[in-house]
Amino acid sequence: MPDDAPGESSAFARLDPRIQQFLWREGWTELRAAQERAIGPILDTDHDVIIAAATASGKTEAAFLPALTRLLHSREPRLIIYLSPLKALINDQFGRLDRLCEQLELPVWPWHGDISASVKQRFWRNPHGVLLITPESMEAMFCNRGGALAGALARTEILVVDELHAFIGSERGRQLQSLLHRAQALAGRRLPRVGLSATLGDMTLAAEFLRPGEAVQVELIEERSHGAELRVLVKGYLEPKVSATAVGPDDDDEPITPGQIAAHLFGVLRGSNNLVFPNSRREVERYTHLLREHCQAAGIANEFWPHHGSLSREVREDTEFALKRRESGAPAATAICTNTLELGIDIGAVKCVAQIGPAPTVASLRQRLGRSGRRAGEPAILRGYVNEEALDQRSGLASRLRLRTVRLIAQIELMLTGWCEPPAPRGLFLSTLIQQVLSLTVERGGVLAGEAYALLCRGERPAGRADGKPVEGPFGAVSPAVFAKLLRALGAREVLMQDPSGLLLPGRAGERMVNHYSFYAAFADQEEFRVENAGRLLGTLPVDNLLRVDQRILFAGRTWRVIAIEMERKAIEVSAEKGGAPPRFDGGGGRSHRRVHQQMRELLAGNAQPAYLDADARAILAEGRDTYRRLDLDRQWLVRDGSAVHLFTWLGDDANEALALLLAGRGWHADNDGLGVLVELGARDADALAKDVMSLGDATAGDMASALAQSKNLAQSKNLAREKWDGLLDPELLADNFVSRFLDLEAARQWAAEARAAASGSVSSGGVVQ
DNA sequence: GACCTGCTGCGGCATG
Repeated sequence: MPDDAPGESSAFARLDPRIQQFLWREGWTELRAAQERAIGPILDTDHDVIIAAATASGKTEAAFLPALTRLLHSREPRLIIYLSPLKALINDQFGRLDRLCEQLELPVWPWHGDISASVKQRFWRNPHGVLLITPESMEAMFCNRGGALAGALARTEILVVDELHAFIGSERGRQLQSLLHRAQALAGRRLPRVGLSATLGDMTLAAEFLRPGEAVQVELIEERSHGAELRVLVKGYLEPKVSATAVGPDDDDEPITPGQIAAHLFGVLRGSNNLVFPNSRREVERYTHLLREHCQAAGIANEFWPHHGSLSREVREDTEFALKRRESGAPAATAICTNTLELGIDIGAVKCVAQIGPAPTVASLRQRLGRSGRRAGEPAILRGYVNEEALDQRSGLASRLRLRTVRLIAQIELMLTGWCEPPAPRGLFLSTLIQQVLSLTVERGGVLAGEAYALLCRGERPAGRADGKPVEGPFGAVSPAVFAKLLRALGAREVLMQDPSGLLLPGRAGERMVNHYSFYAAFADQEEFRVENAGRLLGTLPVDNLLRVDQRILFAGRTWRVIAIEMERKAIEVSAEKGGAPPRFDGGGGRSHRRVHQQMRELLAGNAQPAYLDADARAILAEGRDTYRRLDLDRQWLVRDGSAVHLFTWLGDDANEALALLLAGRGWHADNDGLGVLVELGARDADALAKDVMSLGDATAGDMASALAQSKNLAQSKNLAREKWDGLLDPELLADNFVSRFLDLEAARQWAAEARAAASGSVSSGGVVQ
């Protein structure tokens, strides 16, 4: 096609004329680089494509402009299916797409739980145009409208997945992969997939997620955000210690550093739009309250708005609206939020992002910062705040190493080098496999075990595609033996039954599951344990904490020992534990990657002074380095701390948790504490522990996994069942599933082997320091 | 002491 219009790209010229006209009228002067690059592959080929760029950089248009052109070129009615993790995003996209599609005379169908049944009925009369849908609603279509869905999929041109990175590594992600795979099977032909994603550390892993087993042919279109200048400032704060004698056990003294941080935030944020991330809903409430008080005291209208998952839709929309309306000259607004504002909900540009304490991950920090500096010529601004306790004799190692501050600095350093955590999609995901097998039996009115295995796990490549490799399904890591064991377990629980011809059908319990709308979501509702002491309720604790009897936990500001776990009542009985400061490392929450811990170690071991630290943050870092050197942590990996021992592994959480469980298998009370493993010595000594640790270097990962699965310690951890239908697994499958998903045994073994190699040289004491 | 996400079909009744 000729490119004769000045200032226009040849790619633009390839869009349907009606789309070109719309863009001219909208005042578009040029296409973004990713949009330009996406047009060819999506228009000409059935290749899969990943478009990776920062939030709201026009990724959706990059996918839809060529995809809609394809629709317009077809004489038959055709369909684009767009899958989104959020209802709010579907509503946003509907608003943006509907105006364009009206011009093109193509219907756009928003589809999720809040959309009325009448709209949905109209769609089925003539399924064409653009369908914007959640994975859960798609699952419901497979269950309830198998026949009609097959017709719609036969017309489907392309599958678009938004916020791909938000799916990777979760049950919901595995469900999505299964839905893409089943859609293709139902359509009877290959359906091209387009993933829209934030830039991830390793895009080939995202490609592997989008098209398992065939990642090499996925086209990667990555637009790294550069150009915008980045300004960083990290401020440190010290929380004074209240003297021990002045505090009764139930006193709940308000810390003073949040007030200081809020005062500074008020000074620098008022008058502009910003985002503040304090990491938890409780802290969101705390800072919102403090900042609103500042507005009142200053006699100005409120500029600070909360946003998190426990707030109602209406309250959250108020906040989103306050941020958006700034564009039209309304008063400034700053949202204090959790990661609810990390995904692509449209809130306009913000001036500055404030991070209080370490971020959960480097990837998340990068996502958050991507909201700032979006207007040409404006810098992206990150303001970090960290508070630490003043040190005294009772301070724990985490405080003395200043890990909160060190973690945030390490995250910033890694972000500046361009690194972030790669997605970690490993795991059997047997809970989600249960859902998909059941859903498949309903979709097809019964399915043979072999068919189900071939579709969901691994099957022969159809004739004509004889490259020797089997087709990899979404549950490719599940072996035939594990699948058979799973079917037997489901049969025993009447989730599945087999008719005389061998056809698998829902059993009595399975019928109940699939006939309730709660079946469609792959992830479980948040469950909480009541935490009780002598009949008194202390509060609630999320179930996704690995708990076992005798474990020490920190709760309501005190240290407790778990006495009993009552699964039926969802209650934990604890008794007060005497002893000094709680021996707990404090992270940003969530699971931490090994690279972050290594960066923290490099920071502690080194002398470099990042230019973005204020004087107090520099002093705090210096204290951490002082502790690191006094403990000789460059060489020592085993450090006494009162009656306990810290094993400094500097591994990721998956490996630390594996190591802790392996040591528990040898009779030690061991827990992952972030940077390593905390072990209580009890009657034994540190040399015995060092010997046990080093002996762990011998086992193969396979040996260790089965040993671990058999060990009574794993059975003692009564809440291995963390995924929605884990309760239907027998103990062996449950342990396999848990190990596959949450433990890195090989890294733990390697560390133990290295510790032994190092010790055989110089450290006869096993590296004991006090 | 993280955080987040999602949900059908149908019967019964009232209203236009």
